[in-house]
Amino acid sequence: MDAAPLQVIPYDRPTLSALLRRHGIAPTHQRLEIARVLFARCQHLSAEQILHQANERHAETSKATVYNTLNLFRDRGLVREVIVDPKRVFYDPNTGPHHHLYNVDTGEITDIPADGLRLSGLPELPAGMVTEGVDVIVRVRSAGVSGLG
Amino acid sequence: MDAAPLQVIPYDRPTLSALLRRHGIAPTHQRLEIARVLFARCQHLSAEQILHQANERHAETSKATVYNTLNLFRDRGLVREVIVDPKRVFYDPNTGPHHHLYNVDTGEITDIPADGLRLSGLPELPAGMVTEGVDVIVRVRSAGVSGLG
DNA sequence: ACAGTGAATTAGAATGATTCTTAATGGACG
DNA sequence: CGTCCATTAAGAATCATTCTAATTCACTGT
Repeated sequence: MDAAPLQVIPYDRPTLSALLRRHGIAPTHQRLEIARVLFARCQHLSAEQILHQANERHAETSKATVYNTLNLFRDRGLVREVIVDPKRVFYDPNTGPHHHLYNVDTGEITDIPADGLRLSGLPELPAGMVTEGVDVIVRVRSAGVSGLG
Repeated sequence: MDAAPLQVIPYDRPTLSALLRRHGIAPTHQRLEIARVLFARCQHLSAEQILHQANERHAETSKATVYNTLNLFRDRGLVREVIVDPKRVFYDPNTGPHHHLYNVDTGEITDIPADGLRLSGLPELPAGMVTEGVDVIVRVRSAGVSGLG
């Protein structure tokens, strides 16, 4: 059901507009700005970071709108939530199948491409259950840094 | 008032005491109570649930102590945090290698044994990085329930 | 028993991410 | 222009978690 993987596409205003429309989202000024922040570089950004970057040029997007918009984008499958840090949610513009490397020291998140990673032996699901997705999170830390005494 | 638990309790007071000591934790009254809640049934409980269950018989453990103790248990490797829900952290008394099935509708968490599940093709880590752990989270929902419109 | 000591506990305030409420704004269209 | 509905927004509310600062506890040596 997913559209083609979205990589290395120059996201100008009209392209973003079409992208939103394709997902059933009316392309308002604020939404385009948030989409631009998300898709410009394919990073993993928190709501706060998105708010900040969206308002770098002109402050024109409120915190409430950032949260509303991110939830809307998530519901429409435009972005994916990354749950690795209990403190905050990150948003990932890459909705294709892939996984994540999480540096618990720095908070840095890196993509792990899904091809090449094989996962087998998953148990059968209970009746009436449908898989929504499988997240693999590799937690790493800088060598030599230890949380133990 | 029927305190008689319905399941086999492998952990009586002296056993829990020894367990804490083995992990370098002084076995205080509150810590033993929290450990009992965690290990009695091997569930995945939030801090709030643990607070509630610890005070069911006799209120003697504060919210602050529950959080302090869970962080201590986590640091000493007695329990593991399960990060699947952005709203709250769950604590898992099973520290052995295993993974999780997360029902996004009900919030229910189920263990997936690690044996039988094979994961291969993980990319090399960047230099100076050490793997802390690999979490596999299978997100499921009840069939027929759709979050999309 | 009893004071001394450091660790453990605690009530409540503070923090911070996210959501909610409610009012203002804006654009499309007759 | 004015209506209508969606969108935006300011700030309050919520809620999990952490922090602060004081109190209590468990032990020790006497």
